[in-house]
Amino acid sequence: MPPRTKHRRTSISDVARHAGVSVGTVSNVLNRPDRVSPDTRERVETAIAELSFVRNGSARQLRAGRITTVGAIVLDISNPFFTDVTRGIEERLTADDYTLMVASSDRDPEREARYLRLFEEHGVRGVMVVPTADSIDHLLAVRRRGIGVVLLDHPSPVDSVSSVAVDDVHGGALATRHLLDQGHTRIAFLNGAHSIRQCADRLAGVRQALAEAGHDPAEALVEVQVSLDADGGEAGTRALLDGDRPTAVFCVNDLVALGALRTLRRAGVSVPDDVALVGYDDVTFAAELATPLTSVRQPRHELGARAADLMLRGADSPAEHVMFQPELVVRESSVTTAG
Amino acid sequence: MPPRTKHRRTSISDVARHAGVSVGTVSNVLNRPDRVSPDTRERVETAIAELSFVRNGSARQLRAGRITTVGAIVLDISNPFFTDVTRGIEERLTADDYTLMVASSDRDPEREARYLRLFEEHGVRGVMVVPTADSIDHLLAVRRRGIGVVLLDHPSPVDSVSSVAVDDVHGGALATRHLLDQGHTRIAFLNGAHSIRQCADRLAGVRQALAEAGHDPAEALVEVQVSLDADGGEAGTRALLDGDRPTAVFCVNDLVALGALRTLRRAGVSVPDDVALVGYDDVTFAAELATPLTSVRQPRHELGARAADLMLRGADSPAEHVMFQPELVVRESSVTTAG
DNA sequence: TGGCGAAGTTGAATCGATTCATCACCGCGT
DNA sequence: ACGCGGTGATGAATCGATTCAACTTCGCCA
Repeated sequence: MPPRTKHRRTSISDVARHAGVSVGTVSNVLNRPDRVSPDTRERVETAIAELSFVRNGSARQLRAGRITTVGAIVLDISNPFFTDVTRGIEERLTADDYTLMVASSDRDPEREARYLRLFEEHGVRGVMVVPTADSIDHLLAVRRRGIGVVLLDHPSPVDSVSSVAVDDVHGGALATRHLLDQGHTRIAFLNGAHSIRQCADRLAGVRQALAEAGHDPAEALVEVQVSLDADGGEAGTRALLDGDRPTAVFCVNDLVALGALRTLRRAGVSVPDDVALVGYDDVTFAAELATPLTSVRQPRHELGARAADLMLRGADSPAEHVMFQPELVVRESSVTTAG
Repeated sequence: MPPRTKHRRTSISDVARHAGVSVGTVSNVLNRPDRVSPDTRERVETAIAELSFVRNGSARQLRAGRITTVGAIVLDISNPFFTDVTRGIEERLTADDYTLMVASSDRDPEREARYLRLFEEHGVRGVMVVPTADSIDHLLAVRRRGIGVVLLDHPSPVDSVSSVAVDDVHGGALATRHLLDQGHTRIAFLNGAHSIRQCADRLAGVRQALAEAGHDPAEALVEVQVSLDADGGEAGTRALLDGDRPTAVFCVNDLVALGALRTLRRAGVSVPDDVALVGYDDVTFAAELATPLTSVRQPRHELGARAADLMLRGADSPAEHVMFQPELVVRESSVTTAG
């Protein structure tokens, strides 16, 4: 065993020499086995095995151009919502023998750009991106260079780029209407930065529902900006408890709601009797929390699958814009028990 | 805008022509800007911008050999345990300007092999793998071809391969001892396939703790094989409820415990009064479940970070074997309240 | 004035797999 | 005996960035 030696990777011509054939033949064995006579093929195959040869993907791709890899850039890979979306993408992709590279932008446009460039340099067929910023100019540029682009969880601002999204305005409105129906008139919204489209849209939905019901958002709504994880939910909730306490809290996602629930319990505030709580995404554990969580459910898996589908369609077919509708799942956390 | 035309990617020589310099100079601007005079550099840079040139990574890598990408293959990317491990890896890696490609084997050796080949073809510097099977011969073969290998969440069977793991035997024993301390004498273990090392080891720990306490595993232990997600936990628990019901259930991970908890509640079985429940991994939501879950905590983040660290050390430094110790976090689900 | 070194620039060779025009060979029909 | 079609095999050209030996300029000092 030569453990440390810097040996050159064995190449196709090493195999050719070992098998006593030409490089062209080896390549044929690799790519079009039927065009090679059975015994030549076997000779080559044993040579490959003996030298434990592995194709150099870079050279392969440099010459052949084509490639069956696509990239996806999501906002936060540790959010179960995106994990499930990713699953959906992957399943659709493997059906066509494509492979997926996933990256998490962590909502940082710079990271998004960095991964975008990495993917492009590696010659991916296309990318599915949850954009971090309003502008998608950089994505249009990518597309102009011949790479497929599908917007993920984001409606397309331009006709020519396909997109798959869920109606977040509607989702925000659904949650708010539900809380209004329960008699709440002062609602807190633990939201993320408005530069994040999902956050801005859900807020718009909240406002819309309030207006419809004849409430003045300036009075009925307390918005608190938090980071989009459980810690953010904790911090935001602590801030609420200090001030003029609202009777209902709507969280922009279930991780935030998890943090909110934790903090409320510790503070001895009963959910839903003292404060009603609604989350967003309906992640796996939402139904099993200390107080089962009312949440807005999105078709995560389908979202990903559909995006992958549009990606694979190729640049020749016209762009499509898919918009899914979310649905409200009511559980204990928002419904005051008899009394 | 030429949307559909199959234009050749602009190459470094296009840039050279446009800027009126040689390809070598363009390459220098890209890789060693200090060796180029300021005004030449600027000419080239504007040419790059004007043509919106993006380096062809395949060609680059083919020639240069070096690359700053490493791969990771985990068992199940939708398990929060592995998401956090991945985070740890990524953070350590970006510190050194490396990038990560993650893949999920879904516990299928064939998928593992497929991604391994993909990574190798793409010329990664190394791979971090949670092996799906006992044998790591295929990984040794990869390493013999000059690619770094670090075993992730798996102690190395051979000295020459670095590994980072958590003591699962100890973890299983911790949970079991705790349940024995609580007075339970018939314990169910919702476990996965024994071919999965983590499952086998945790079972070994359970057995060891039982034996230490003078119990006969054949009597004190009921093992049920389930799939390693919430659905598995549901199915396994239903099976338990039908038969001779044990007084304690230990789940091989928190997702399984989630399913178990859900099923117990639906069946009107009180946790912890009728049945004590212990999970494994101590995921984010464990503390916030209907009944806060006792669980075995693993240093997920550090696990990943340390693995990445060993990976970056390079093949020249000697292999290392890191073994972390898990700790038990006791919550309501396993401690009978006064009475 | 001539020589020397430093700084910049050049362009051909190179990495390894694929492609394709070309060739060798064989069998068969006339 | 000759030609023809078909099957396999060949190997040079190619993809695009990097590398490096060679060359040009230019400043400076003896």
